[in-house]
Amino acid sequence: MSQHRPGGPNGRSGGVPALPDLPEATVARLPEYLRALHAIAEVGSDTISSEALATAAGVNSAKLRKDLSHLGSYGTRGVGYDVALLIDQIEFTLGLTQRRAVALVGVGNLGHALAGYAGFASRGFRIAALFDADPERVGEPINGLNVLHISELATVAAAESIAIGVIATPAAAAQDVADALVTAGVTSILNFAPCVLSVPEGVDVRKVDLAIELQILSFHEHRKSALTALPGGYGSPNGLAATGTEEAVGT
Amino acid sequence: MSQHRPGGPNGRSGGVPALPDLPEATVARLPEYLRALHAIAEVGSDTISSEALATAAGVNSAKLRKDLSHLGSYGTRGVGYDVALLIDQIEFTLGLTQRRAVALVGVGNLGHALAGYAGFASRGFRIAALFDADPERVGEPINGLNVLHISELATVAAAESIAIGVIATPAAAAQDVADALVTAGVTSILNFAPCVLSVPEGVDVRKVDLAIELQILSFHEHRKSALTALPGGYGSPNGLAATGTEEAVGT
DNA sequence: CGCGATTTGTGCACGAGTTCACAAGCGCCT
DNA sequence: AGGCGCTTGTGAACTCGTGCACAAATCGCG
Repeated sequence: MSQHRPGGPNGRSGGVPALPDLPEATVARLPEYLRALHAIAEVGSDTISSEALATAAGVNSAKLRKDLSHLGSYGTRGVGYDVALLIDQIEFTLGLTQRRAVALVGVGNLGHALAGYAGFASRGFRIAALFDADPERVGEPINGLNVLHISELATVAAAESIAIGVIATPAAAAQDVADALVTAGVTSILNFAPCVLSVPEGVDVRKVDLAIELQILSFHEHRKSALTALPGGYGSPNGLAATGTEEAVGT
Repeated sequence: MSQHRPGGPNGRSGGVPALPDLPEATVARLPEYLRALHAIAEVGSDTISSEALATAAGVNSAKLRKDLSHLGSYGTRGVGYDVALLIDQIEFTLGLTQRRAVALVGVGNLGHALAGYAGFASRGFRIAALFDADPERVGEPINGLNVLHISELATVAAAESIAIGVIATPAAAAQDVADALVTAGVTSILNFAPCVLSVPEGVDVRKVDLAIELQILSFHEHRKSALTALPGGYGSPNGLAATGTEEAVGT
């Protein structure tokens, strides 16, 4: 998706830690592997096979091995992967060796929940500041943090060196907030508002739309009932649901 | 991802409404198009070009046209798409002509917010029941609905004909809840718990992991700072950030 | 010390998804 | 009526991701 080999097929020469140019699909799965590894480490295993880790992460083992091979060779043939080493390696790759500060904008229904979500803290993030445009909400303490007015965003972001912002405002306000975040130096945005954001090049945006997820499920429901509800109906002649392999939709 | 052509390249014969066997990637984008269309309809336009709709939905126009072409030919060359017609068509495809009942399990931090999320209601869903395992919480009214104990899941799900379940419990409880949902007849699950669910064939699962989204952003942050912070550093020899094309991560 | 059991890392083929580029179709204007 | 400009729908090339299957590597044991 961005930075590129200048000339050759892989333009490194000195190559020390050597940013390995991971496929985006792999990057999206690394956090899942990391979570599975932490769970395994807690149980106490020192090493784990690709097969076992793959099951724990909900993928097949070939994919997992290929993903991990992009990070380098951290497994031992005949044995498996060293759990602790692999955790370190993935955390380094994801940039989780430092605890990253996050700004959360919009302390409404959803924002309130996000501010209290323990999963952020336990997985490498620190919610460093809460913002809202509503003066009524400014000053309100949430989870040990006072809500600030959005006008303070730039100053606070600089002081706390915040590079990641989360938008949990209504859709109508989201673009303005995004602009403010970018101005404040934020270069990664997680957007929960149901709308498309336009940001300058160099800023990454990921979108999570809760209703969309349900709508996708709805599609599959619709499809299922069309297939089963009509006994000798149209569609596929045989009543067998005929999957054979895995079910479950990918993320 | 599942049901399949028995023999021929496209095993229809009678083909009445003719389930068109959409690519999964297309399905995932349809809700976004739908949202954009509703916004456009509100402004008052009767028709819209693929170019304009694509911009509103954050994709390029070729992709949008190909996606829509899978539903059938609902555009007029030289003019564009009829907004109202297209809305109907996408809503039908997604199975949103009926308002779908959803069960929400886990009324903690996040579940509470989801129960009050207006976006569900406005986009075709009705939260029909709230469940929790904690007796303390049972009876608590949230948004006009009383929290029920999870043991009542089966009865209520049947009575309300609930086919979609949302899991917003801690990870430790999620698998048990999923099993209970499946037993209660639920065939689509939206999982907010950070863990892999195993479900029988025929049940769809989609996962939303808030921390994972941040971790993916963290990766890109890490990459960015490695490229810019080190002037003539290690890694790639030339300091040029060299993007050139689009930025912004896909969902 | 060598052999077999085990598991990683990867070359290759395949399939899904994306993008380009253009022919076909439609409305409008003259 | 005819031509022109605009926009859709789609064939074809291409990129990206996946999965199989196997060679290479390591450990343990006789």
